[in-house]
Amino acid sequence: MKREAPPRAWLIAGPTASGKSRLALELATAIDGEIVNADSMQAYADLEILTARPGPESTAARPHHLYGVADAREAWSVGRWLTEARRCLADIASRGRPAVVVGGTGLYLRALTDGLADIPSIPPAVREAAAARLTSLGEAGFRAELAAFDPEAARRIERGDALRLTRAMEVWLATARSLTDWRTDSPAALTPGEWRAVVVDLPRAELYRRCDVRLSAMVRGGALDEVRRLIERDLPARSPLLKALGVAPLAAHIRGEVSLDEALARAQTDTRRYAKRQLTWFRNQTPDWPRLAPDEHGVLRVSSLSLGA
RNA sequence: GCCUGGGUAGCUCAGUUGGUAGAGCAGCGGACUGAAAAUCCGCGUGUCGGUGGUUCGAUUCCGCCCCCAGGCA
Repeated sequence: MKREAPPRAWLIAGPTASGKSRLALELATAIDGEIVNADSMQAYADLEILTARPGPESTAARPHHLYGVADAREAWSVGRWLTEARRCLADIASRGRPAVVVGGTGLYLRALTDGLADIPSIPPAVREAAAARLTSLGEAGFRAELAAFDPEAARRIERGDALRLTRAMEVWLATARSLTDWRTDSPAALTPGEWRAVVVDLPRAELYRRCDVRLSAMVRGGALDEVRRLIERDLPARSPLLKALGVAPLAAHIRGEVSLDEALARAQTDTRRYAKRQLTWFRNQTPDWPRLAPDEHGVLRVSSLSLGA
């Protein structure tokens, strides 16, 4: 029987509150690995509680990378993350260790396995021009203009999706090359065979229950103060971190607009919806990644991963 | 016990002069290449409390029963 070489990287995916981080820690402990964050919000320094970043007990036990490294004023993105993650993977490999990449941001994990087009960052002025163009032309006109140089994108992007429409326009304006064309050239950071992935899979009712319980615990644990401090930073309205789950409802409560109970309920609902979107993503975008369900005690077992080697 | 109001989607409710019903919220499905915890698209999911009766046809009208809320005793 052929023995597979141990993977250079393990990828642990799954919806929020599914127990990924704990599993990652156990796996890293079992194989002497180092943990790399693949969660867009946990990359930021603020909101340690509300983004459920691994605490000191975890970070002391194994090396953790790319947690709390970004400032909310910077333009963090998949591209930025991929650059950092590549460096981390190289460093970890140079220490002769495997990496355990864990996070719920499917796009980040996919960038690692399938690659990401090497598009230069778009100057803010161009981005503003594209957004203004959409406003002045309206969606139909904008889409028609887009079709002239990127018919594929004009057809593919869903109605009302202003973000993707303007992105396609920005790329063209800034690079004179269509987004669709750029995408034909996206080298993967990991090659097949050197990584293994697993998607944590919980019964939906249980997952939602855990989302609710965790949100309550976050509020008890100081999430309100965290949000208060974040608001005091007076960040630009577009800052991605302001879109972190729970920020809007908790901020509304801080402003005295809704009760704490109401704010909590909204944050819980938002979180459940996010978990559902993640389920949809992993179900349809990574159908060939093995699923890992908890055992009869609700525990995710590292031993069921068949570590190979 | 009597009177009144109510029992319709998971929740709050609307409605049908008798032709098997629809809003909001919740929920479900889907898309996804530098904001992805983002952004966007699609979908009512129902013994109309139960049971008899009238009727071609009852969720709707009538009888009885059950349940809930308030009032009177």
